[in-house]
Amino acid sequence: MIEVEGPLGTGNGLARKLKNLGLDGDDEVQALLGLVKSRRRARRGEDIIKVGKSSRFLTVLLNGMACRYKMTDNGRRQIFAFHYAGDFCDHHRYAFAERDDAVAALTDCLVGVILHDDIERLSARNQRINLVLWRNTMLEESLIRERLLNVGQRSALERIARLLCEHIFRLEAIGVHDHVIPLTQIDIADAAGLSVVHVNRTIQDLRELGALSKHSHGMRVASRERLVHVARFDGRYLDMRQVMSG
Amino acid sequence: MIEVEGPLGTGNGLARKLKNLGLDGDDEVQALLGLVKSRRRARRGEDIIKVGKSSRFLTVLLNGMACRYKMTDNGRRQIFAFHYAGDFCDHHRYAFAERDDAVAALTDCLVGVILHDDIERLSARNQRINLVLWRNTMLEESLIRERLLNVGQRSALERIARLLCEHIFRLEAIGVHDHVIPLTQIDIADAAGLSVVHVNRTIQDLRELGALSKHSHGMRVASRERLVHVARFDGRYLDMRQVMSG
DNA sequence: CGTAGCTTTGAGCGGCGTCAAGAGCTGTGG
DNA sequence: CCACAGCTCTTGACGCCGCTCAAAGCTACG
Repeated sequence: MIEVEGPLGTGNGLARKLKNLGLDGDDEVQALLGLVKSRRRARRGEDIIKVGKSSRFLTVLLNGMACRYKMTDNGRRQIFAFHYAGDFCDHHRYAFAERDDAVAALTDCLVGVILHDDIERLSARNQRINLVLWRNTMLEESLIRERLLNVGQRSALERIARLLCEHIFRLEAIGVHDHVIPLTQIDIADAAGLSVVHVNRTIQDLRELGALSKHSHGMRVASRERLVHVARFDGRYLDMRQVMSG
Repeated sequence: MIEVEGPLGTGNGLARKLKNLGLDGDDEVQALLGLVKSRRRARRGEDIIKVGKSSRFLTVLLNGMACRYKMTDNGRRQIFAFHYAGDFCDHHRYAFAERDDAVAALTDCLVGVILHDDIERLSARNQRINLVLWRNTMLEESLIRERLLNVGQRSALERIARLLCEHIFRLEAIGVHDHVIPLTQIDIADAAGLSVVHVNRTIQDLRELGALSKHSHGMRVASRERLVHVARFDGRYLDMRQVMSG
């Protein structure tokens, strides 16, 4: 049904994500998957969602990795969130026309589209779908809050280590086990609120600590355990099965 | 209908907020207001929502000012959001059991409660109410994103100035025009991701710049204009009438 | 009138930013 | 297949913004 395979998703990310959000009926999952229209590709660096556009559809990331960001007046970029296969890129624009943020492809991506109208028709009939959409929104908000807490309160080392942990854990949640991290140090700097130079030095520290592989040019996790330890990372806030209610 | 009057809200904050979110029918507003049960007071410093509790109701702040926050393992506090009369304190827990954040009263507060069941019954009948709830969630997320951007990318002076601008503008949106800011420097530090000492020094800079009144002990805005200028603040992201769609 | 919480001040220092330049990859076109 | 251009990564020097520690004033309130 979905044509692309790659290291960042085997095409079933959306189905997996829906199940993680508690949509366990195969028929319901299929109903939602069936709404996905008009797939298209986006190349690394390209904007998937552009500033200023409002829309009447949800954009689903089917494959690859993307980030939601906003530019400041003085030309700096803050990355708010990362997106993986199965994520909705513009759920935060539902019923609300955000004007000044955007979503960029961090790797080559495949995206699909679901019309707001279609999803509303479906969720009017099926309350569980509605619930899943709420949960998804709440989960995204909690990820952003977690990032705010990191940026506001933690040291560079811990911030970056946590960023990487979140990456690993979220990929695992959709069934991807890959120790290569396709982020540039620039991306990390913009997400962590640090300068590139300092990110570089901190990554070298993480290599020294045995958390990352010593190969330059490109990051790969050497020891998941050590990384988690350095980060003092507690992945529970990502575990949707534990945080659901209602 | 609501018994308390005070500088931080004249009791109709919720009605005003609902209208700002696009619920312009008086009957619809009244229907929602009618769901508010069991008012209670919270004294300054007290937790309105405690860590770890999940709930089957929305908590509405009817009067006063509160903040959503989370403690880190090493005892620091990050404030995610401020709440004013009319705000839902735990909308982010709807369909999603957050465990480790809390809401504290920053001034003496009056809070009410709306059962999830009641609101679902109402919004099943009235699609516009559902839409307003979505908008409210999206608006809150956008405020948190804005805070993340500030903490990640801006200097202490701009961060604090913007915090104060947001305060002024949000109060004005519910009809309160008051130049006294009831936050402690500790609160500001925890929201801005700065130390109290540095916040103190930065506030003195704002006083020097004529943005804040020179009276120590307690903050009051001396010149709204100058404050906005120092902050390079563009309040449009708060203006719900411009950002709504659908 | 004493105590608790908030604000202010001072001294010293270190984490992280900025500037600048060079090295290593990757892709693209001739 | 090479050359060059454009990213990304790395390294060094230097300095400032903001942190920590510590102590003393203020205010409010019981």
